[in-house]
Amino acid sequence: MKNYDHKKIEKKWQKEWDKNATYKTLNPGKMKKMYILDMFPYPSGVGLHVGHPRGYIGSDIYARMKRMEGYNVLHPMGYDAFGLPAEQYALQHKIHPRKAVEENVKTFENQLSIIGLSYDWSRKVNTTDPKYYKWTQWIFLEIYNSWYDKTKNKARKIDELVSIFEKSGNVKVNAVCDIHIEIFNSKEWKTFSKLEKQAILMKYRLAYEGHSEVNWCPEMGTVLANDEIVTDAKGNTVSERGGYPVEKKSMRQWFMRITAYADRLLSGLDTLEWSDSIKEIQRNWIGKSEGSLVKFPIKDSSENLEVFTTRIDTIFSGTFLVLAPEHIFIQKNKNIISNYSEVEKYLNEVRNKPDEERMNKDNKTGVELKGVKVINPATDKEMPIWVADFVLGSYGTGAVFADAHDQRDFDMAKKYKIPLSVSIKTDDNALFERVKNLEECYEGEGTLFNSMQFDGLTSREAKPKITEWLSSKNLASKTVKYKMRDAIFARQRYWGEPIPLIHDKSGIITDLKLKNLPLELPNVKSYESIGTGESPLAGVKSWIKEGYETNTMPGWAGSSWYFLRYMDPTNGKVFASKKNVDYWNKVDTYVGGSEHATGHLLYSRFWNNFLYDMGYVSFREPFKRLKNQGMILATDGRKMSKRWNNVINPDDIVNNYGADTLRVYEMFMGPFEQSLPWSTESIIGSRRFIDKVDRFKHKVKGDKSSIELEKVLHKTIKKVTEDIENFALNTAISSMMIFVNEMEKAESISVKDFKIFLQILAPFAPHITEELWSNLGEKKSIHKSLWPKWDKKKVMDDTVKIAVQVNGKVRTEILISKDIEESDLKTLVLKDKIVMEWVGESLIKRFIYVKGRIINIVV
RNA sequence: GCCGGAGUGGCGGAAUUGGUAUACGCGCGCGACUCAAAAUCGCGUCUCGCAAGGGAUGGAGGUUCAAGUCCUCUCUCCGGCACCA
Repeated sequence: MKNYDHKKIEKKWQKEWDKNATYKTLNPGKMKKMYILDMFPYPSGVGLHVGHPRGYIGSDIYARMKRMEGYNVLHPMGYDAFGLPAEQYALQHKIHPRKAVEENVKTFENQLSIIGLSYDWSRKVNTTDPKYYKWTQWIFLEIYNSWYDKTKNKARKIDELVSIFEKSGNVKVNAVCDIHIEIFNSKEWKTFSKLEKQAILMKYRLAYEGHSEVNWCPEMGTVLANDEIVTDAKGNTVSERGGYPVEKKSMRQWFMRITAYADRLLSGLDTLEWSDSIKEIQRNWIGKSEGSLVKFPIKDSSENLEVFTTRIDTIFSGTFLVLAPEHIFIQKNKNIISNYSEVEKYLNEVRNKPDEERMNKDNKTGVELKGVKVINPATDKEMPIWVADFVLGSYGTGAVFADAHDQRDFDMAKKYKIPLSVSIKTDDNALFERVKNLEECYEGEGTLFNSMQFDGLTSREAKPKITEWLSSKNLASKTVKYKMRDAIFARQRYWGEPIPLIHDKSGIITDLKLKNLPLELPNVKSYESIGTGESPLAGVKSWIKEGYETNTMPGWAGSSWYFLRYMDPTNGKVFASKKNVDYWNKVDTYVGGSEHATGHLLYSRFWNNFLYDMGYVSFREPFKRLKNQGMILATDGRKMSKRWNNVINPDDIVNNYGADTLRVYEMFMGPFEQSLPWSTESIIGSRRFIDKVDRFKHKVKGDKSSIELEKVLHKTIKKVTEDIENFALNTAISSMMIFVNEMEKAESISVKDFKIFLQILAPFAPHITEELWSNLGEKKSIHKSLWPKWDKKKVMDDTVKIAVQVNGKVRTEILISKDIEESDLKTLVLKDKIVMEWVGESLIKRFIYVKGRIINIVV
């Protein structure tokens, strides 16, 4: 490590940049803007490994180039610090979580500061700062005080819904919540009590109170997150710490009605420059399926059981109906079901079954509901009703009709010997049904169904026709279902944003007003949840006295809008001023890990779409382009982890090789989006590259480089500029390495050209380039200089060397003028000895010339 | 099971999107410099073959004048979802 002294140089310039506020973002003005954002980190106690800064370095290089190209660049950094890990760290170290966050932020900033990242630190945000979470709480209240109007396809204020109720009742309201809507008119509405009105509105609010099952550990007296529970050797779910049994418990929660935005979250994806894989993950998560809602009339009753299906074409073979254990039909018809005690016993069994067993696909269980039947609307056949836990209460209508084509139905039928049938169409166009025995059905499955025809259409093609036919009898309708569920927006924990709502003794909920925000987290003696499973806030007397909500917000609350706060981080009046929001607009390039595909990246899109509906932001989608950096794995190919003892610390690399080397190496390793193992051996190549550049300072003289070198330089400018734009940073570096190799061969290099080279290298290696730049007499920072442009003439070659193939095999190379006519070229090529040796006496069948690329002679 | 992505030298990878496969870097070998080493520089480095040539981008087919790139089948690895009707 002789050559240049990276420690001295890097420290010197980092101080200088700090002093001169080199990377300060300007306020909205005439300059064109560019918003380049990193996903802000969760500052954990363990510190960074070498993989963490990879994304930051990539976005930093991009931001540095954009700044030199004359953009006003917003490139900030901050901290997402509420949530479980900080709370647990605090518990372990017996300090206040706020203190823990402070410590961890300090560690984090020390590690980041030595890498030479060009953030404007004056815009730093921290989600746990009351000045910040004041606005997280405000957004929550905006969402709480809104409902989704399906006809207008946007969110509206809840007051507008109330006035609709007051004028005309809920008849015309088309809201997301389309099940269990009470019918009332405006007169009735006025007679409802406050509490009744609240209950109705709760069904419309975009943030609403409800109940859900949580992992409850009686021994610890606390609710556990999914990653805090494990399965023990006996297959029981237990707490990760202590191994105590964990059971399901229904708890009061807050929810976000993200499902209202399902369609927009889906269609919005088409407008985004994101990787196909992330878009696909989100599409799958939203899980849109188009199908039909079919009514199965209950025998000897005027009521129906509704079933959702995407395969209405199989209805002719539907021979039994299966309900989810949660289905209200069962409770409602207790008295009619003749074997209710048996059914009840089954329902209890299911409730206590661990998830894992319930998810066991090979062991379907169920019970028939005796004494009730439904009628198949397509065949008018009677069908028995079963209850089975493989049917999910939370999807579709919680009921399915079963037939031979579905593996699950088939397994069920086989186990309980329920007759199955198939329907085929006969020549005289009548539907013909035949009950087959199970074995026969199994054998015939596939072939029979594939050959089934409806009016000359295949089974699947006939779906719309069948729905149409049944809907003419008012027995079916087209419908769309989503797999995505509403998001739980509550944690029974201390370390999160308080939910700014007040419950009075009669159960009326009121929201805090902006002037009373932030509702600050009170100090508590213990951060463990109190024995009831409620959050520690439920044990704070002053808190309870005021009637404040005891749940806190989940970790994703603060991170769902932070990109807006950077635009105007200190504003005390609004979350960000309109002027700032309009100027900075959406994030142009967002860089972060792909692990947030179904979490943060979906929630942020949801909130931003909501804020758009309410007119607070002028753009629907928050992140235009997304780049996901790949992980850096340990040298052994595993994830870096304390557990494997394979962690490589960036501090050591910066210390031994310098920050510039770390930056160049991490980008040179391979494609930005790809996961790669760290190589302790290979990093030296990046250091050698920088050393070579440094040594050239003695070779720089005069004002003229050779024409050849100039050409390579301009090609390199073009390549590097385009590659940075596309985050192809590995090939940008390799092209600069090629240029350096060319410089070595050259006698000398002009001051002018060397400076240009330093400029294009500057985003990658900001310290050494600044040093050499200033050594050449420049007074202003290289990072404030104007990005070089390539000369089109110098990038083009007058003569090109192209390959000559005979029958697709390369036989020789030929030097030609780039503008040569094909006929002239042909004469030239056919004079070539080597070519003619291969062509020989044969007749030339074709002569193919791809301009500037290749010649292929087919004989 | 379903949905994505990927398989190229000893290693990380490149290939202007169908046009000279293996750029760039690491490693390794030989040489120069040196008393010696380190550092640095030069040459070499897919494979078989003395050569002329032949073969090779996980495997098998296909389309094309031309395939790492497109199509079909198949194997392996990684990621996501998972009883979603």
